[in-house]
Formats: sequence, C-alpha cells, structure tokens
Amino acid sequence: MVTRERPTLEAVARRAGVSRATVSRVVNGSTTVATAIREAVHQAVEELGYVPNQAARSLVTQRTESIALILPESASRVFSDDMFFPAVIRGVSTELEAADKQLVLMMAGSAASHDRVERYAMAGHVDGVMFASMHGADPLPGALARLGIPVVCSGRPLTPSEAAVPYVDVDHFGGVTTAVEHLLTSGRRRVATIAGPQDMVAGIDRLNGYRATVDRAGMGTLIAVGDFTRESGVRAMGELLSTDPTLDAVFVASDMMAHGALQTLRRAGRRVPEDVAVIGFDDVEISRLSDPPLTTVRQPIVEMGGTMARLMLGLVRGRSDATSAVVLPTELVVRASA
Amino acid sequence: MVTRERPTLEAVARRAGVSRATVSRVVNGSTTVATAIREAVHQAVEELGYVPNQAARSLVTQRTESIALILPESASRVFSDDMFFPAVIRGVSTELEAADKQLVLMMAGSAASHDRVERYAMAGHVDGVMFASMHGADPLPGALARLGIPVVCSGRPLTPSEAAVPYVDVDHFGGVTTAVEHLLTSGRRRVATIAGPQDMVAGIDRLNGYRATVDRAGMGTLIAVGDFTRESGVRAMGELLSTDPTLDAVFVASDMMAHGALQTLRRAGRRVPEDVAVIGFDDVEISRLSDPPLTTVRQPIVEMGGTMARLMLGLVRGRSDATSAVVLPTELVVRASA
DNA sequence: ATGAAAGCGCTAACAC
DNA sequence: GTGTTAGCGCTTTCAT
Repeated sequence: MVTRERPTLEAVARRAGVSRATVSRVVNGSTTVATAIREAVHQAVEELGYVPNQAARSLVTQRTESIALILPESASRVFSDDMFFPAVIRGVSTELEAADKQLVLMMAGSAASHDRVERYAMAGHVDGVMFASMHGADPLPGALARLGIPVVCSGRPLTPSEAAVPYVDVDHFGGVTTAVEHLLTSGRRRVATIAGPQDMVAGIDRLNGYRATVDRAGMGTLIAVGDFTRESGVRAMGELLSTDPTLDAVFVASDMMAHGALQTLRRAGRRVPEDVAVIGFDDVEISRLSDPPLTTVRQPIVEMGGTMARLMLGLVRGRSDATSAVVLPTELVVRASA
Repeated sequence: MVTRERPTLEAVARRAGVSRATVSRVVNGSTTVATAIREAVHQAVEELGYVPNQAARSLVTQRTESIALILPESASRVFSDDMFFPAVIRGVSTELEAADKQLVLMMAGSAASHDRVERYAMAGHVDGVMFASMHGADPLPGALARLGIPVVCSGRPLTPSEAAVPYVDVDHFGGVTTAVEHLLTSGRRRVATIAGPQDMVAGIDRLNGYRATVDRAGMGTLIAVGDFTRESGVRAMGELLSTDPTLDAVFVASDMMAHGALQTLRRAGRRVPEDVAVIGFDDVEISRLSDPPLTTVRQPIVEMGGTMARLMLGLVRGRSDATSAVVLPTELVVRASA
C-alpha cells in the first residue's frame, strides 16, 4: 500500500508556474482569472490528481460543507419496521445532495452517544445539525443553537421555549380530527383510542386531537396508552375491550399499534369494520396488505425531511429566518377497516 | 442567535497561566503533566467551555477520527424491507462506538454521489472507508486503496485482483451446499433454483453453490434469475413451473424472492412442502411468519459488519495485515417449508 | 489580473 | 515537566 503523498496547492502552483493564490482562485471558481492561466492550472490539477485538503480549508473558512442528521435512537430502532427514519433520511439526503452538501448520519440512542454528538458538533465537524423526532425534552438542540450552530428539528420540540429552534412537523391534530370525525359521521357512538407514548410530540398531539374531537361531539373518551409498537397495540386493545365491551370504533395513533389491535379484535371475535371500525396513523406500507386493509392518516414524511433540509440550508447560508416553523398537511386514506 | 466565539487553546492557556503546549497535553491526556497544573487547565477548559477545533487538529495530525461506510445504493433501496443494510450498520456502529470513532454513513446510489464519495474520501474527511455489498466491479475501493486510504469491503469484491482490498464475507457457497443437500437427502429429485443478480457476489456464489451440489449428485440443473426482490421471485417461480412442472424443490437465493415464490406456488395449487419444498437464504424476520415458515440459510450480518469495522480499525491503527479476508460461517435453519 | 504574506487553531519536536 | 517554535494546507486581504 503506497501512501503516495497527496499533492498540495503549492505543488500545483509550481507546476503551473503561478502562485498559490491563483491556484486557489481557479479551484474555487473565481472569475477574475485569465483564461490561459486558468487552463494551465486545471491541467496541473489534473496531472497531479490534486484534491483540496478539507481540514486546511475548514480551518480558514470555518465551514465543512457537511451537515449532521441526528437520529435519537439506537441503530436497531432506527431501522425497525415502521420505515419512519428511512423516509426522513430519504427526503433529507435528496435535498442535501442537490446542494452538494455531505450528509452525516449519527445515531444517538444512548447517553454516551448523545455526548459524542454534542462534542462532534461543537468541534466544528459540521455546519449544522438536524434532529429527527426527539423523545422528551432533549436539551441538545437548544444547547447547540445557543452556541450559534444552526439547528432544525423534525417534530415540534418539547423543550421549554427559551431557545426556540426552527422545526417542521406534520399536522397531527388535523389528521386525527379528520379521522375521528370520519368515525362519528359514519355512525359510530363509542369511539376509543390507543394513544402513543406521552413523551413524544406525535403521541401527545394525536391524543389531544382525539380528545378535542370526541369532546366536541359530546361523546365520552376511552383511552389506552401504547408505545407505537405492535405488541403494545395488542395489549392496549385488550384493555379497551375489557374496560368497555360496547366500543364500536378505535382510533389508533400508529399503524403498527393498529395491526396489533386488529389481531386482538380478531381473537376476541369482533369483526372489522362491522363490529368495530379501526383507523390508524402513518400509512406504513403493510397497512395496505393487512386484513382488512387499514384506513389510516397519511403523513408526508419524505417531504418533511426535505423541508427540514431546506430550512437548514437556508440557515447555513445565513438567510436565517431565525425561528420558523412549517407544518405539513396530513390526509385520511380510507380503506376497508373503517 | 449569538454566535459566541469559540474559545481556543490560546485562551485556555492564558486563563490557566500556562503554555499552549501544556493545555494540548492535558486535553490529549498526556501523563507527563503535574497534577496541580492539570487541574488548573481542566478548570479553565470547563469555565470557557472549550472544545478542540477538529479542523486544526486534523490538519496537523492527518487524522479525523471518523470512518465512512459507503452504501452503494439509493436511500430507498438501503432502507427497503430486507434489513440487510440496517444489520450491517448495526454491527459497524457498535464496534466503532466502542473505539470512539465517528461513523459517517454515505449513500452512493447514483454516479454523481459515487463521485462525491470519492472526493470526500480523498479530501481527507475520513480516516478510512468501508463498503457494504457492491454491485459489479466497482473500481472505487481499489482506487482509494491505491491512494493509501484504508479500505475494507463487506462482500468479496468482484474487482480484478490488481488492487486487492481486505474484505469480510459470509460463506455463501457452504450455506447453499448444505441447503441443497438437505433437499436431496430428504428425497427430492428435481431441485430448481431462483438465482440472485449475477453482478453481485452473493448472487454469483449462491448460484455456483447450487450448480456444484446438484452436479455432484448427478442431477440436472434448472435455473431462473431474479434480482433479490419479492416481485422477481413471483415471476421466476412462474418461469420454473412452466419450464418443468415436475420440479419438487426450489432453492431460492434470498428470502424475499422465496416469499414471492411461495405466493406463485400457492396460486399454482402446489402445496409447500408436500408438493414442492422451498429453502430461502438470509433468514429475514418475516420468514418466521410466512405460511409455511421458511427453511432458510442464516448469515451473520451484524457480525459481518462488526468484523469489517474491526478490520478497519486495525488498518487505521497501522496494524496493516494488508490484504486479509475473513469468511463467516452460515447455518441452515430448518422450518416447515422443507 | 496576479503575487506576497498573514494567519486559521492545533500538535509535536526540541530545548530548557 | 514545561515552554518555544515551526509548521500542517489553505484562503484572503492587501499591494502591485
């Protein structure tokens, strides 16, 4: 393995018979360079296989041309079956690629890795940090923002507002409202819900949407709480049935939990949608294939990632709309389960 | 957003009343510093919130403490349902985390992003590059290796050997052999295969294993080629059935394709395993849940990622066993389909 | 339009 | 043990 020395600006300059400054100008696309010289430089670059040293460049420009996306989960959770993070990543990476920025993906499931992320960002490794779907009130986004590092979150941060960071989220509340109203207008009288974890915005907002809509209709609430997993859906549905066997509809805060609920209903001998109508949330792929196919609320995850990336690019370029928020619309997808 | 200046070594040195060199020593954990001074420095670091500038550090050390993992696929493919890449990432990230190296994940599905990866690595952004499961004979690993950048591949590279890079792979050949022999010894007389894409090592090796084993048993081969997706499995199984309706067993080169094959067999009125035995490869999660549960070959993907990361760490530390190869064992998991 | 020169913040010899 | 000093490779005024 021949560790051939990498050529430097200096080497290119010598070869082209010009100064380092000129080479730098050419490499960075300055227009104020004579065409003949520019070509000579380009040729020298080619012949030597010159590639600028990013560390040296960053040292003076204070920029790295790369942006971090923090996934505050362990690797196993990030790549679980709900495809949420993959979709976010897709949206982000498409957008950053177009801007020629490098995406640095970081998993921060543990406290230790959480620290590492902080150090990494503070060491100037990246020009900005995006967070995907945080748990609880994570202080990190605010902390980084306070240090002057551009930060954007996907999912409204639960942090006390002192250091408000820009974010993009989907309209959980509106989606749930539509879903529950769909159940009510189709004649359901006893609409329960299986809520998500109450330390996440998605869990909180969806439960609030349910409460508000059921209240407005003058109906009583019936609530069980899960953690967005299929297993928790199985269990929560069991609880609901034993609390009130007369329920005739359930709004479930995630499709994975809804699948669990379907299983419990089947085992309890309830027909869907004849006896009990079910609506989920997320529109994950398998919801089309479940039995029966799931009526659900679709949220534009890929677009959310793209929007987050665009916000970030704006911040990095200094067009800081400081604290802005974007909320993307959700949509009820009606299938056989309700 | 107050872009508070980041404190430098110099600032810490002044505050602690020592030289920059001493601060550097303390920060880097040198033992040759008097305890009193070390504590004074630590305190100054604390008070100022000092974090070393990575660009400056890299410029002189020529190291970045981060390592890239290249996924030569688009984001959508990387996070598709077969969970292959997620498992690799899990193995890699666990290992790197233990070594306190930062993992930089890069998707390189398009030609353009392929270029960007090359520039990124050559710009000294990372200390080493790992490749996960390449298509065809990608010249990039060899090219980077020739430039003196440590490279490790998961999946034996298909590149002509001139620039042999170290790699880790699973024992496709052995796994397939065991699978096909299982079919033969259980009395199957006409064993077909659905092969994977022939521009990938996994596709090639698994087909070779099938050929060799069937040949050795003096049986004839029967081959259809897919691309590892479920849909291609559906189609390929159809082809096989129409080519030879008397087949009584299929070795399918991936579980996803095997699921497709099961569907086609069901529709064709063939019972599994009574009429046709089916064995897949990969042991993806849903294979346990399919109808019937799939007999398959398990490959240790997470471990492969971990091993790859360990090889890389060795190279980066200069313990270059230069060109080494590791092949991990596979294992037949017998369920109801064969 | 081009070159000279001054750092960016840090580490690593080398002196003391 | 600790301080002094010389760069790492690049961009960017400031002259010319």
